Amino acid sequence: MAGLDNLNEQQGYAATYDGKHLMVIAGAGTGKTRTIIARASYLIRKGVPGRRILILSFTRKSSREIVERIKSQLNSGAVDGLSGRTFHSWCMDMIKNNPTVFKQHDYTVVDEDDRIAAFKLICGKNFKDKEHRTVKPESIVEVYSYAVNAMCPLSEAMRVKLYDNAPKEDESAQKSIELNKPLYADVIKKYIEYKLERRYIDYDDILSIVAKGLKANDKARDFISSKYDHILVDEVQDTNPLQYYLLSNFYQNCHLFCVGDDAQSIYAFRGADFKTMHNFTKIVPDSKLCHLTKNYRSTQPILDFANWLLSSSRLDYGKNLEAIRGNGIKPYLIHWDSEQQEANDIVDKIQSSIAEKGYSYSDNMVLSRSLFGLKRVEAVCIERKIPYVVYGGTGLMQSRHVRDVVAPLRIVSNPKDEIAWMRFLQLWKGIGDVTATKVINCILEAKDLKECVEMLNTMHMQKEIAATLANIADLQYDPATAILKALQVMEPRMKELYGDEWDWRKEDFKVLREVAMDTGGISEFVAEYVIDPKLETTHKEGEIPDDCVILTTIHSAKGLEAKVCYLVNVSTFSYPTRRAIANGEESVEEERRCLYVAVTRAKDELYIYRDVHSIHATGQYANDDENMYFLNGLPESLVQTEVLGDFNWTIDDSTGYSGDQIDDSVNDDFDFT
DNA sequence: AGTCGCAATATTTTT
DNA sequence: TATTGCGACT
Repeated sequence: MAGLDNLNEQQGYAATYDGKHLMVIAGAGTGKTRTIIARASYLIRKGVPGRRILILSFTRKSSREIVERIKSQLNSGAVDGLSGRTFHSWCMDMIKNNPTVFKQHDYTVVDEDDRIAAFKLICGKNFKDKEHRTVKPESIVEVYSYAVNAMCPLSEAMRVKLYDNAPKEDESAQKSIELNKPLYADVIKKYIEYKLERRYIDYDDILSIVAKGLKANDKARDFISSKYDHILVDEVQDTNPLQYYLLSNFYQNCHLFCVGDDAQSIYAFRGADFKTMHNFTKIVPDSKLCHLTKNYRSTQPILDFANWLLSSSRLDYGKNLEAIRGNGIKPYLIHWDSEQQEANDIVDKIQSSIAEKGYSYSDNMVLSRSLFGLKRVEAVCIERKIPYVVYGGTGLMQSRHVRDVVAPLRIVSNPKDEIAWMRFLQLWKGIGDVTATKVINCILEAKDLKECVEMLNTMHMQKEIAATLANIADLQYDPATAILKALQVMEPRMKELYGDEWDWRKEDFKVLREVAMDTGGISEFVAEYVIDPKLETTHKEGEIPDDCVILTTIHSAKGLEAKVCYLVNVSTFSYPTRRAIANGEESVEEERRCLYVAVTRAKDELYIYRDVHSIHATGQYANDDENMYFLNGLPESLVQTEVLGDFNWTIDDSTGYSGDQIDDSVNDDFDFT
């Protein structure tokens, strides 16, 4: 069978598995995606109709890519209806198609910022806990969201999110948690009621409504789960308890095929627990486990580094990647004295990879732990006119100016959308939160939009407010035009608000309108953008050229690869971060896996950058404890070292700035046994 | 009292 | 870059 020919034995076993459920534990670069694709192709050739196969992936982009590749491989009508979704978009569909089952009619989907806005409304200003500490709405959202996704008790979520993952035997933390728990419980209860009253659904509700709805309703479960024969789940290591719970509704009627790498699990902060992969056969009846171990992506020296990184953990990841491709160039460890040097050198190397090796821009990928860390490299790219894209961070739909314009659309679609009113009213000059609240209190009494507009006029509010709404009142089902019409009235104010920035911000609305064009109405459009705020659609993404350097956060780099990879700032207190160290070993391990993900993206060349000062710092912390800095104890033989500029250092030099620090730090400060 | 505008400041990670 | 805090202005 074509399509299976290129698979190795392990991949072939997985792709053609005929039992019920299978968990494939696959190391980095071992052909996860290829195996999923082969699996789907195999099933379709065997006669399973495409529409009875569901592929769940982490982002829309990757799920779309997988489906496209299958289609191009098979090229037949049998593929029709094959769908690739994210958990969220899949659940949204189920809710949309079965409103009665899930008891959801006329809902508005609210996003992260709306959720925070809602908590702000509920808590009021200056909300304090029982110990008189100010509580930010953001942290309540964190706690609540974690509790829902990890399906854990509130106190557990508080421990993880508010008390830096304090150990359970920490009595003062436990006391504080118990003391404040009722307060949090109360606020969260109010929020849940608030949502119910206004028919709001938030991000987590999308999953939870479906998971619980199916669990509680046997008939619905049978009906919906019998639509599929096979569910293929990609990147399963980042699946959280709520998602597993959702999937459990499908154990009986469907075959589950999960693929993931436990060592690449980097979403614990969202409740994911990679250990579930290992317990799969215990949790899921009729299931088996198998492994993919042969790496096709990288050369051996790169994998040696990756292997060393995992082996220096106290946890046994049991990974030892072997390169099919054999030997290659050793990773470079490059020391800089300033971030500017680092950025310049990266771009230098990118340019010479093109000039000397004939590589293209897109063969180069710059990886950073945080979005912020990419800023300098980005600046140098702009300076030298290098084309680039940035992956990660907040999407277009979350940007301020877009939300400003979407707010009136939301009001038109649901005049009782308090959060949208709040945002829209405060946009105008002279209206702050106090006035806005007052106005909203009146307006929520109104019967419909027309009455709202009348009320606004009698309250002698700025005429633009009513004008904007009147302008788009009839465009419920034409969001693209609504954006245009709203903008007509709002533009002067936006100009005033954003000043020079308005020129480039304005451009975003072109893309926005294109996306809106494809949706049937405002509420659909809003729901769509909450699930997919990055606009990972087939639409053109601004003016991004085809061939460009990729700047990405490690979290967004999942599944990506490039010939040359540059890791920014792999310095002390970045890997792991200070915060992770404070959070304890579990967080530190997550950071290690982050670095592992980054390293294993590289096919041919890997450049690891770090602050020269990191070297001195090693002596400072607990005798080369790898949990304080991952590159502690790195065998010299694994890398080639370079120094930028004329910075003068030697590894043995413990004079100068590091001297007094070493004196102060009695090494038994850290007792990590 | 409420809102504005500037300055300071701090940045994990995201469906 | 986006939010927050503070002093000043209406």
